[in-house]
Amino acid sequence: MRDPLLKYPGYILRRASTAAMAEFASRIVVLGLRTSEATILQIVAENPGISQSALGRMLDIQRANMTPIAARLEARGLMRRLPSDGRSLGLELTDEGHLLAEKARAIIDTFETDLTNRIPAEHRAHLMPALLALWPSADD
Amino acid sequence: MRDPLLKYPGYILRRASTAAMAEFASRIVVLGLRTSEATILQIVAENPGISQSALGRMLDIQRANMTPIAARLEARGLMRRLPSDGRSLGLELTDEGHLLAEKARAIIDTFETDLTNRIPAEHRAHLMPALLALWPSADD
DNA sequence: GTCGACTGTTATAGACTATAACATAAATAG
DNA sequence: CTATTTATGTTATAGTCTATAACAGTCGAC
Repeated sequence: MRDPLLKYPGYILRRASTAAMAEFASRIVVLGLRTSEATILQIVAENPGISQSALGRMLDIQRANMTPIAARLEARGLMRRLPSDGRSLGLELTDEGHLLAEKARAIIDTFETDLTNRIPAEHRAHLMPALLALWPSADD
Repeated sequence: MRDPLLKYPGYILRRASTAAMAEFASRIVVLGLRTSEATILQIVAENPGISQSALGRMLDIQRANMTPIAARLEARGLMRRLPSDGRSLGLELTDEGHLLAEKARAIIDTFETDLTNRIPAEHRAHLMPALLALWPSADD
């Protein structure tokens, strides 16, 4: 019962991430939110008026997959989609959306604190820069 | 266009992991393998006779989801499923399975090396122990 | 003003996960 | 030994997330 992949950082990254994501999903679901929805609420709260496309680019969610997510959040009364451009939709949270975003943020904060506390102190400061180096995001 | 979650390790973990997984998937697909299949070939190669259930427990794949995966690998002639127990199926690779597992291993090795090289040297040694602390696996 | 690029949408397919129910076999308790 | 509990593999099903193609409408560059 030996796992020959345990020495590989990419494999451990995948296993650790799926475990952490599952734990977070089980915490955020009490607000009736999925992980992606909770993330979107945070980003739209911080960037009112952002377009669906721009939001999708930030989160690596394609336009085609963004549509039903945004429509669902709007249908729940959490978000408005205002034509800004003729073709673009500017997103902004409703009052109810802001309220739920704050509750979600509290859950995120607690989760992230719990996560950080599990990391041995001597490694803690290294995790973020190491992961950022693996994530070819805004900087490419 | 600001991402208020960028300071959270759990969020970065998720983003980095999905990006890395997508890259790996695109590399391993040239062998006609999915990520989970490549992993299974490695584990069965190292643990001949392991049961489907035990394999699933190692990989956090449920019995019900293991069945079609194992059946597919068997149908491709990569793996045998031999009744060991009356209820259990012992897994082992065919010759062709071993060959493909070796090719997959080469891709894994290259991928993991590439990944490691992206991490700034001063953080490199810290990633693995930090991730292992986040992954409540065999040790719980 | 035309052409190419961008936005949002619909439809569809694939991969992965989660749950329940079932038949069978093994292990345990008494 | 028998009866109950546990384990294994299977089927069926649903939900989530992702990926691609095609379309209509709009914007920008030239």
